[in-house]
Amino acid sequence: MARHAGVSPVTVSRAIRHPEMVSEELRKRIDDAVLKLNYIPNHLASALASTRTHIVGVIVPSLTNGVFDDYLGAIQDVLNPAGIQVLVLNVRYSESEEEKAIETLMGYHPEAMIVAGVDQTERSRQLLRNSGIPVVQTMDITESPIDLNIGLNHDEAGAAAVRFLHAQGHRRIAHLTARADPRARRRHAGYQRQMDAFGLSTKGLVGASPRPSDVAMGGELFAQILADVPEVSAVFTCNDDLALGTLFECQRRGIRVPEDVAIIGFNDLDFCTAAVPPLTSVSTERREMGTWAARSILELIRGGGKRPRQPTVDVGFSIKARGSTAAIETRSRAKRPRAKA
Amino acid sequence: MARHAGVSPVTVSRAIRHPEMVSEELRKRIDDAVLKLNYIPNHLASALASTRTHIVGVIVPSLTNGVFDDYLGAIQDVLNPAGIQVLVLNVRYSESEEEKAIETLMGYHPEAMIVAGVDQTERSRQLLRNSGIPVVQTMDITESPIDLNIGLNHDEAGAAAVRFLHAQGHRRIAHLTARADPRARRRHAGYQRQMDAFGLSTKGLVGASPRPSDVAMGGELFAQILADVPEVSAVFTCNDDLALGTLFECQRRGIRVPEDVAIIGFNDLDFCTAAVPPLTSVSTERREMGTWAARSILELIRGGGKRPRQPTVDVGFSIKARGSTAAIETRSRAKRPRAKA
DNA sequence: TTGAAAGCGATACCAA
DNA sequence: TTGGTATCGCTTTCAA
Repeated sequence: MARHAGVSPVTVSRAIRHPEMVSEELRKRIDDAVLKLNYIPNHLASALASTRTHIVGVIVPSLTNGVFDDYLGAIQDVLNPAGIQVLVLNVRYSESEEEKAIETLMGYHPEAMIVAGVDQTERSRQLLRNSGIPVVQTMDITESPIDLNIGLNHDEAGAAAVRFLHAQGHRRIAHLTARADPRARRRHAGYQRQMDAFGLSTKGLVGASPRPSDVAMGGELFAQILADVPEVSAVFTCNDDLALGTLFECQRRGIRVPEDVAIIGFNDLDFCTAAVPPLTSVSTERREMGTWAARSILELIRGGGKRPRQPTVDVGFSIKARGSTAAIETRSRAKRPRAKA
Repeated sequence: MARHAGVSPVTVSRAIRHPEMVSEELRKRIDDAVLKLNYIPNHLASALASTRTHIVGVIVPSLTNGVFDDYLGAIQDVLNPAGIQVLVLNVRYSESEEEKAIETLMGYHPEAMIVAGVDQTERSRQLLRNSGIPVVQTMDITESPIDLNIGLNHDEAGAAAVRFLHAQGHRRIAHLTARADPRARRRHAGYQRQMDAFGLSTKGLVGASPRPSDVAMGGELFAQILADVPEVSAVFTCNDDLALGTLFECQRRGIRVPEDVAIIGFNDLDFCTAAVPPLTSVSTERREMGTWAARSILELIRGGGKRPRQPTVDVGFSIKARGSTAAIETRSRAKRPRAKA
């Protein structure tokens, strides 16, 4: 490349990274050669020499549901324009895959890391801390973050869902939960805590599956609950897929929503508003978490290190009340049609 | 690291890459140092020196829907165990983002590339071809692949959906399509071609939106069709999200599915079987495409170059007939209840 | 404004 | 089995 343009390698490097430092003539000569040769600088060599890799590592537990799409998009929207590449590794809700992924990413010497959740293994935490680079834990909050932390209190969110239903007059409140990732587990704990606080029994009202969730599972889990506790009047699901599956199961059996059974999901994915009736859901600020994580990192990388005043940010959550839930007073509980399974 | 274990850098390298070439004693000494120092080899330096980057670049047009999740999973399941890292870039259905993504990935000197679709820009094709590495185009098929190609004929799939509905007695067949990515456009073309071949008019029966699709859009587009052609008897949507939205819109209006309106989607995502009624959909072999792409690459990288007998593989598609479609004879078309919008 | 020299952290090749 | 040496392609530093 350098010889093709008749200049030294140093000048090529400068013409590309700092065009203003090169005379117009040489710059032009180099630009031409770049085009002619389809020259793309070797990122590995560049990163090795400069110790600036322009890489930020991001670990997500899943890509299946719409949950991490907004989040990743937000991160990219901040980082890419700043010339930073985001390396995304999907660890499929596995701690050991996460450990491996962190090791792998460290081999690329990222300038910062963004990880989902606060439940990394001890080794993962150690690797992240030892790296000396900024680390952001998202989606959840903790007393003892590795470095920066933005998320929400899932225990509190689970409890809030129960309070919401309780305020509408519900007492037999079920909870459905799939593959128990730590955050779903906390939502479950919040549900249990609040039910206990209300003095309500959860016997036969909790449906759990070890498999990754999908819409069909929502129906299956709810069917079990119905078999155990036919009087169930409301369902809180650990995510929207299960809520949709529950809604379908109700349609299948001729159970009216919200008159006979109320449903509240979690995440507020786009299909919630489209469903019939629209699904009430606990909405979380996924884009905001991604944006904040990326911006914080950018400041730290550029600004040379002034950390945010507080390491942990709680972005909270909000309940989007829609047609799948309603105050129990308006319900005619008397006749509940019960179709065949 | 080397000095900490009291050996030369070369030996460290060997102890890690080819442990059998190093004496037990030194290996142990090095292993200890690795653990103590949390040593992770610098991938950039290693790749630069060995010209083996162990990277395969993958470009996907979206992560929003469940479509690319299986596919990516399949690719990783083949490549990761072989010690290859998959770098995934999401280009959000943008040709220019795709060009940039390819340039970026080339800077990492991947050993192969997997791209979705066959509609890359001229520059993208040029970059891929010039790279000299194996390239697999997936999801669609073409007469003139860059290198290897596995996919299905989307035009034919669109036509097949129409034939399926036609065979059931439908004549007023609508088509809904969102953000027109090239494959959706081909499905649309196939729909049009087949409708023409049947001598059926599509006037007022095509609903299109430039925005990325979501469930709600399905309802909106179908509502428009209903306004224009109230006699519409079947709907073929370019993806399952729109199909679900259409189903919800029918529920909202008291239109019976499949008695009054039949619905067929595309992709056969998991929620299709859970819906009420279950959604008929055109099923595609996403995992198989990912697996084939990854395996082919592995052979080429390892085996030193014996290309598959044929560069292009057509994995086809299949129509999963479910409750949202039914032969029109069984329908009581007379009374179609029509609720308020 | 340009270039020469040194080096980033590993690996390939050859010698001991 | 082990290590010295050159090198991968680029950037940094310093001198011209």
